[in-house]
Amino acid sequence: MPTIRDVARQAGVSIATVSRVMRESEGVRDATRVRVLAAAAALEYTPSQLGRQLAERRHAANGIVFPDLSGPYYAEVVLGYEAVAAELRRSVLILSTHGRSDAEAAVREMAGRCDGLVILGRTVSDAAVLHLAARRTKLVLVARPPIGSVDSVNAENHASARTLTQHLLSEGVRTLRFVGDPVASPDVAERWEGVQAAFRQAGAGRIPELVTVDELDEESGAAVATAALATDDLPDAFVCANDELALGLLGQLKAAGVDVPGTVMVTGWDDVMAARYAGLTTVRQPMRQLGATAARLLDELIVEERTEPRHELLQTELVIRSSSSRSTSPKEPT
Amino acid sequence: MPTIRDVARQAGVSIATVSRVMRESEGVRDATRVRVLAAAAALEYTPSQLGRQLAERRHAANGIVFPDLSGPYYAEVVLGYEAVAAELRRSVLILSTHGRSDAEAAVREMAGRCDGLVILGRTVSDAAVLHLAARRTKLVLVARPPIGSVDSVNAENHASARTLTQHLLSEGVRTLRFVGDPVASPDVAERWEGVQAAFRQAGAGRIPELVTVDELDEESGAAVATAALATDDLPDAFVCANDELALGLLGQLKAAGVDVPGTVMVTGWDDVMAARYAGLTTVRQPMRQLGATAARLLDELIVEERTEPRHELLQTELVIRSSSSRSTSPKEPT
DNA sequence: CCGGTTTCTGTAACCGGTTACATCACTCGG
DNA sequence: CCGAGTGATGTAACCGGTTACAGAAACCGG
Repeated sequence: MPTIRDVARQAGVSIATVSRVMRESEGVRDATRVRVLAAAAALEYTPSQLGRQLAERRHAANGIVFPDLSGPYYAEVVLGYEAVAAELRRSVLILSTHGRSDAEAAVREMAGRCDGLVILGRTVSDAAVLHLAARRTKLVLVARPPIGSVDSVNAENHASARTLTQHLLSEGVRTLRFVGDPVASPDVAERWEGVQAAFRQAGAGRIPELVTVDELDEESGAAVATAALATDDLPDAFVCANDELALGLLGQLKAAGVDVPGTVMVTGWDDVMAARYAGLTTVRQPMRQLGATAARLLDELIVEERTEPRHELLQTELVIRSSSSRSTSPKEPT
Repeated sequence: MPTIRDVARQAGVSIATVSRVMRESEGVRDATRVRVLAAAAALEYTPSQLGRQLAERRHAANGIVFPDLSGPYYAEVVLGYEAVAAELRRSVLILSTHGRSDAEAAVREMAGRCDGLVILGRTVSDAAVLHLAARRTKLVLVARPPIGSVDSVNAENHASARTLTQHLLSEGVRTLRFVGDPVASPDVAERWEGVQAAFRQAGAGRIPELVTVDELDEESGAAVATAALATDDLPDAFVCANDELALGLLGQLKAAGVDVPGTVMVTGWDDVMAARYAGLTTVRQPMRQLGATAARLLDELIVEERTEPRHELLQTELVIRSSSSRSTSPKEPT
């Protein structure tokens, strides 16, 4: 690999001049520029990013930490983030914490490799976040409530949950069971809050019940359905914390011959692709936009050295499908 | 940010000793080690990754280039890749080329930031790949046929397509229409080849037809269905190059009241989550394993300086569902 | 042709680590 | 008590760029 000194020798100039030419800075005579460019081309010289970064004391790279990429949710957020980061000419480092025991060490290591990072959801502890913040790491939290004066980007949960619940009440639902773990995720907690608030507001129906699950996946959803069927204890509606849960639950109910939405209604959250095919009512989140917004906030922190924190709240959209609506035909014709 | 020199001063030793302690190398007296560690802790010193990387002349990072993360396919591959990379203690840089005009420049820039990279699919031109290879960039291609002596990892396509087609023939299919663009993607080309081979081998039925589409998405699939319905020109089976196409096509057919699989059968490729809910027959690819294998090959190239190229071919699995099978009930009970 | 600008180029210090080699202290057998 | 051998530590040269500052060259009006 040729270095800047090789090019300088070849072109008969100093390394400073080569640097100026490569960086396209002002104040180099055309004749000199041409000589340097010719030498660089002849040697197939590419400036070392490492040398540059060290001298400029910046990485021109951002990190993003997420639990997993298997569901569509985080993949979309990462994608939205990457698109904006690329536009801002920054590389993107990724780190998945799923099932990794040394997650916090990995995050610290990553913090040393970039100018700032975005943390999605509950991937690292509050203590770790505060520790990073104390060390002046530029941080943006996504899908996680603000901690200290760290920037955050979230999708609206409470009002969306209220709207969803009002829709169910208007469809005649009187008993509702919420599926998810409000303790494990702040997003889920807000959704559960919203459901309860809608019931209080309507002053009608029994109070909603809560079923906690360990994982927000299809298997857990199916297990909830099986348990309810075994004790013949079905509510009018299951409101699930995400689509995977809802899809698992829905599949199990249909397999048991339960009429959805006739006997029971089911709703999810996120609007994943499969939700459309399953006719699942859900709340659509602006996933890409979450990532894009995070990227812009982070860039502000790095470039403009903004100090007062910002907190963005993005709006969601209720998507009503056959799993919760008697007016829609419960099933498309074959 | 404290540097190694600050720590050295604080501990009353030279920077070489601090470096030795931080790198946990041999030959430092216990008493000295303790003094240095105390100083490092007091100053909250973290070695700069940049300085380290420059001195060691390695990045300890790998890149991965993909077209998009929106479908489940690439997201899963990236995830499998990241998991293994983390295990090998390497950071992961990502680059999405989707709709980016300066993709090749971005890839070159990324090559300068890591020790090697993985390229998924048709994201950059053959010329660009060869150019990188000529510059000794460590490369692994995924979902793309080998170029020169560059490593590659692919899922089996030809035999899987033959098996799928044989299944359809055994279900009584005589006219088959393949949907996809064999020119745009080598994977698709191999699948189309396999379909034709199965027909030749069976010596039965009419030769399969080909419908090319621009994008492998739901919209294109729906358009193919609409066109076929308009001219009342339905084959016995549509074999689609991926699940998105098949889902779009299937949705349109069902909306028009066509009996699937009674009148027409439909198959996809990839086994995305929605395929299960749509009852779509498909070919499951070991997506995570593709990424994981690529990560290991790349590590070999970097660490062991292997020179003879390796080409891995991973097996797939035919998943038969109601969209192609009269023996399975075409629709679960409501 | 000269002095004062202006424009270009070179020197050298720096960014923050690693490591070959020199040096020094200490141990130990003869 | 000395010299060899061993182990711990320091010195200084790197890795490959950027950039402040100094100095040289070109330009320009008088």
